Amino acid sequence: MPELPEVETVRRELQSMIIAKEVSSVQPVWMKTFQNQCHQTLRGQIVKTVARLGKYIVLELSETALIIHLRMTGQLIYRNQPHPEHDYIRAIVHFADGSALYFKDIRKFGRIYHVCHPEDILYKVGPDALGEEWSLTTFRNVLNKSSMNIKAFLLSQRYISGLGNIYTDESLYRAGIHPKEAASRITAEKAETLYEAIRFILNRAVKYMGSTISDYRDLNGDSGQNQKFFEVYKREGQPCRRCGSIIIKNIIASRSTRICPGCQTESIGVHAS
DNA sequence: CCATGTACCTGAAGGC
DNA sequence: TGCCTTCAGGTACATG
Repeated sequence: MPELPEVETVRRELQSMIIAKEVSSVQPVWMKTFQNQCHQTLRGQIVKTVARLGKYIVLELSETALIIHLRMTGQLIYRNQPHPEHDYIRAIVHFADGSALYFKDIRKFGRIYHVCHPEDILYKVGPDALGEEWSLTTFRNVLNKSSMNIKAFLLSQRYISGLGNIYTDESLYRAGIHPKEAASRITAEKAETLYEAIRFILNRAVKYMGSTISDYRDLNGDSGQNQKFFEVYKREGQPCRRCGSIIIKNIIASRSTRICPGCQTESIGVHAS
């Protein structure tokens, strides 16, 4: 569900609410949700920073770290008072002042990891798509070395982190690149177009506090507003606003993929199946 | 290494 | 109304 813009929206709100708070415990509700991979005690630790890498939220504590991934339907709810009214609560982070962070997650895919060092989880995650580390130069270098198709490449989280199914399709549309295009065949010029498209799409989505399809809500329970800018996502059967072609949907990289057949053409010799 | 399928889960939506 | 199938903002893992 949430991709980088939704996670960043949650991170910012979380930061304003739980920074410098003292953790008293984490209460597991659904056992798989909370994964304790560090034997040091959580009790008494202070929340130092609320950071993010790709779709991971990183709570750096005095000695250890809590790393949260919302996966498809995860949602965080912060309350000063205990509140039993919500269904689907899978874990609760309790603070010493009596407030708590509730992890709500209908599909139970989300996770909270307690680790001694953030790298224990994040070692396999590539540079953040809105971070300084991810430059056009590094993008071009890894693109040319990959033999994946560009959609799978952008979704992998290994080369760039934060893009999911929506923003990958929106970025490829904006750049005029077909999702089956081989990463290595993207020219230096096209790579720059794609780089700028990704930054533009993600920055705008952060500005509008993410996109809400059905489940996503921020910490206040509010929906995002970015969905009104979708050009291809969920627009199959409707005309492209740029060229008028009908947006199509098919499966690429095992995911539903929306394409404008007029704006996103495949290279010669590359075929959809 | 890469593409594809399956598993993990639940609920909403569409077809009949 | 009800039953059945398909699909969903993600990722890990197994199989060709």
